Amino acid sequence: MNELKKDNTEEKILNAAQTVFIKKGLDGSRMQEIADHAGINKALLHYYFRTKQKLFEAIFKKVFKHVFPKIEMLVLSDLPIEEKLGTFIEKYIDVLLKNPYLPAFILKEMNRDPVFLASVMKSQGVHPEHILKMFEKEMEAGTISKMDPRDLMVNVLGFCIFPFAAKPLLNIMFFENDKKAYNNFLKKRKETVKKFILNSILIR
Amino acid sequence: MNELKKDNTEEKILNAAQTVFIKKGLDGSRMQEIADHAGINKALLHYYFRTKQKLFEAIFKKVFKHVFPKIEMLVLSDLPIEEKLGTFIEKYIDVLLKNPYLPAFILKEMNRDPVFLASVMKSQGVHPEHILKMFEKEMEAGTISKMDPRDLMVNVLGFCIFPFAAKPLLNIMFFENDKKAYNNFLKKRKETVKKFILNSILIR
DNA sequence: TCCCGGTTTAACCATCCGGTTAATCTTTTT
DNA sequence: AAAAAGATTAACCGGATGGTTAAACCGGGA
Repeated sequence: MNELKKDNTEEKILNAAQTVFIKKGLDGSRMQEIADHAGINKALLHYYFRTKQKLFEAIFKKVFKHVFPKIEMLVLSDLPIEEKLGTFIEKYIDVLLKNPYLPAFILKEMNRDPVFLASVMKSQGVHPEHILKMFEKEMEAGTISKMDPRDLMVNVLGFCIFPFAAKPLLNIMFFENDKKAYNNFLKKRKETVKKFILNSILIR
Repeated sequence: MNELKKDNTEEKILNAAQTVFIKKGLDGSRMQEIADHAGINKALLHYYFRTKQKLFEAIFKKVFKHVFPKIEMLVLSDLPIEEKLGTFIEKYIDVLLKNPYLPAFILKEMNRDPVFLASVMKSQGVHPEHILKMFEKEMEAGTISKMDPRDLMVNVLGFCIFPFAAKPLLNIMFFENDKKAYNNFLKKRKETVKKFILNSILIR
């Protein structure tokens, strides 16, 4: 039963820690609260993950994977650029719709330790160069307007991520805190963002 | 000397608190650290601002004013839409260039208390309706493409704010942590963002 | 059955931290 | 110059918090 039991509690801990950390951040979270949430003793947390810091880093890595989806195939495929960008935007916003709290969490905790952040990014295999190269080729081929490819990438990411990160503010500003209306707005953005971006860069 | 002294220490406290809070957030900041930073006794903090919470709220309000510039005139002016949007983008990115840490701070602490956030927004006179109306009129007049005006506004804000909020990540991704290069990138965005947006929505 | 390794817990510890208090120092008022 | 009012400090307090320890528990093998 050893294996099973261990996996079970470890998973319970990870789930509880994720819930609490995402909501309250590293500083705002209490080991006791995580333990309660997992239905175990506080000492058991330290038995599995020696320190709060280590537990947090495990969660951060786990969560980080979610917000950097595997887009390599998309880049390497030979679909036309508008298809590539379109499906990326759609898929990415879908991921965020399923994990709407992740952008705020990542942005919140990003500043804590740049070295750790860099190591996580490297270990996750984030390779912006491929995408930048792809954009540059399209520009040379004359399918999209010439610009700094990093600008293009920041713009696409910003369109997808920002409305999730700034949710509370935008929700008050535009929807009087009507959660459903805001969610609807986000869903529609899969199309509007696509249109907005392609309308700007596509050369017909 | 009463007035002068009081103003002086109060200002010292506010400055110190702003520095520390912006860097470490509410939970990560220590009253002692703020006191040290201001060169005063910890008890004096409580003398001026009874609790940590109250001190934090004072800072949050102060900082919030900065990121919501007075754009009413711009909206009410009868410049053509491309001028209005252009100068807004330019001015806004300029504000953020002078306070590059503010977006991350606001996004970080936004979730803490939605009610307080709403009250701050109201007290700052954030009136998105004017801007939305303005956009709608332009769409009816046929000067810009028809779309949900809220999308347009989120897009403009996202373009300006996101690259500041996600600075550490983007800086590693695109510039190998070269701060100057990244700052240069942000400066250039005043033009590229303008172009990108107008290119998408303007009807010629 | 008894022991042994890994798991889980209750109790504990040292430190940190927000906040208070009472005394001191400084400025203003009379 | 004395007293009153205000600003500032050192010392302290109680509770919270991350982490430790030693004992109990539990399943599997001898």
